[in-house]
Amino acid sequence: MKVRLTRLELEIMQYVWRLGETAVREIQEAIPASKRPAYTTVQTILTRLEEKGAVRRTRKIGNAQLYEAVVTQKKIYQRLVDELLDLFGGSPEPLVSHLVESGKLTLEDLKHAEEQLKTARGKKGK
Amino acid sequence: MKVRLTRLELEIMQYVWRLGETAVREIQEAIPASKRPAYTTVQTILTRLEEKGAVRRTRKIGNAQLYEAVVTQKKIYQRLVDELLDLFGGSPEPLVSHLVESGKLTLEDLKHAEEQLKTARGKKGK
DNA sequence: GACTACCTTCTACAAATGTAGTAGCATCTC
DNA sequence: GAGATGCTACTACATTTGTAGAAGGTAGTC
Repeated sequence: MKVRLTRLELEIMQYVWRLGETAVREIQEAIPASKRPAYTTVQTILTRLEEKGAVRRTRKIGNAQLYEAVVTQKKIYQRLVDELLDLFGGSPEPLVSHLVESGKLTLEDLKHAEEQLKTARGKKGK
Repeated sequence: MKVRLTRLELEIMQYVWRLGETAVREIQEAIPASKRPAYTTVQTILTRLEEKGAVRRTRKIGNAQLYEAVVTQKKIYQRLVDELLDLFGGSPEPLVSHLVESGKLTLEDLKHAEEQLKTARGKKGK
């Protein structure tokens, strides 16, 4: 099931993932006041996320509806990375290169990745 | 100057970068038939790109207008990577981790990045 | 059981995006 | 210079996205 999320949807999903089973109000209040949208805005987005199959309703507490994530953060992130990768011609090299250039990738990060790669390779990839 | 490009705009920019000084027709024909939009669609996008300051008109050949990129691919890509990075909480670690998991990052890529990092560091960061 | 506070559902709407048709002008070709 | 060909400029329009108000239901509180 292909789930393409918009910026705002992604933003809301962050909270759903972080908060677990949660309600509109809870999400809305978790958003920093500076960028906090109206209650109904959050609700609209949640409804759209539900239509897209990204979240589902679980139960009701009082008259408040609770939601929880259906898609994993990992899956969504993977898709984002893949999309970006496509842009870069499918090769991760330019992507990594950009990371290095922006000074955000440290030697430690690389070492860590190397470890991970070796481990993963051990148990036969994908 | 902040240039935010949509998917289609980005797609078109790929061709502008690749083709250099180029015309609508040239871009349109360079797009694989399977996903080739109408001529006027490409034109509309180019106009929007011009409004956004991503491309500019250069000269005319016959009655055909030529365009060229104003923003560099590097700049745009950097922005994309930065945005993705923000999503990942600002740390590149999960991003790289995803790359490794998808099996797209090789040891060679890592070695290469390491080299680059060391070199870059030599001439003072940022 | 009447209020209050809070929720949901509906509806709305402007801006951005993808997509393209039409009309009319510029060129090229005889 | 008249017709064919191709390009631009303008206009159009359905969707998607961000944003939220209004109306009405539900539940805790005196």
